[in-house]
Amino acid sequence: MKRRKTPTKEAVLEVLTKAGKAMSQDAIEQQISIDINRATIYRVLNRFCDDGVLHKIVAENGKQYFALCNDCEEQHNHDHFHFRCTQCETVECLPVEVNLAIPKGYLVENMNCVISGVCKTCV
Amino acid sequence: MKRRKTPTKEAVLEVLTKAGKAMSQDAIEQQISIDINRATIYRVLNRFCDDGVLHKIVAENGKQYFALCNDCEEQHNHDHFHFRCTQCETVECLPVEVNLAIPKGYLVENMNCVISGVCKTCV
DNA sequence: ATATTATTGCGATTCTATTGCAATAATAAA
DNA sequence: TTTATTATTGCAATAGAATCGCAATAATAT
Ligand SMILES: [Mn+2]
Ligand SMILES: [Mn+2]
Ligand SMILES: [Zn+2]
Ligand SMILES: [Zn+2]
Repeated sequence: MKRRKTPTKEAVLEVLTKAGKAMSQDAIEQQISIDINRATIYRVLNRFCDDGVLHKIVAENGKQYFALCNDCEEQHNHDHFHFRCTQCETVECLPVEVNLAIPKGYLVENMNCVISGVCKTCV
Repeated sequence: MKRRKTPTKEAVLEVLTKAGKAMSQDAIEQQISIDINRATIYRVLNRFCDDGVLHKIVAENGKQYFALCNDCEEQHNHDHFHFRCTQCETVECLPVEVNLAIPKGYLVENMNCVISGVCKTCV
């Protein structure tokens, strides 16, 4: 199934690029001028994740946030921490790698590390 | 509001102690012989979290898991990683501390670090 | 034994995210 | 350009997790 170029995809990507941080579906929808269905946005976001364009972060509030990938063409590689500000509700990718000594016998597939608190701006 | 000793609280704590790992509400409910309402279990779990008896982990599936605290009497202190097995759906506390260099100006309140993959048993 | 109020059960509700299906539109083929 | 193919979308329904309001219950103090 080849991907097609659509206004929705362009709009979503533009919003995320300009924001420079991770965003939730509803935050993205608010930033798009044209009306796009919620389900469509979710589908676009999930497709981007499948294609290595975006990556998904699940915060402690159980919500999903989406952010641009840096070097994830073939395989996702997100061994970095994220920060969620409880004041401005912002989620950002921190330039800090996650490196831990995983106990023997465990097979790692994914990482979801979110630190929460008050961000630099809100402090 | 002083806490009272109830069968529900005892049952929940017993299940979590015997399991020796983190559990979700529905998993806990299944392990309790007597019938306890879902909302009640959630309230008991959240109260335990408030009291520093349990701590809550939110996995990438958006679900909440609860595990016994080790040394969290006055203040929660959960700077350790967790592992969620995608095969047996188990969530466990890893004896591996999270230590990262947080960028200047950020105020850390909580950590939620979950590694997912296949656990030692399922590999 | 009685009073106080923390705890519980139940149903309703909130919130996030996904899914089925028909309609639409992007792209390829003629 | 016209036609065919099928990825994408809109809409409403659905799923799933967790919380909330309120009356009833029961643990603890008096
Ligand atoms: Mn990231
Ligand atoms: Mn833990
Ligand atoms: Zn902030
Ligand atoms: Zn396992």
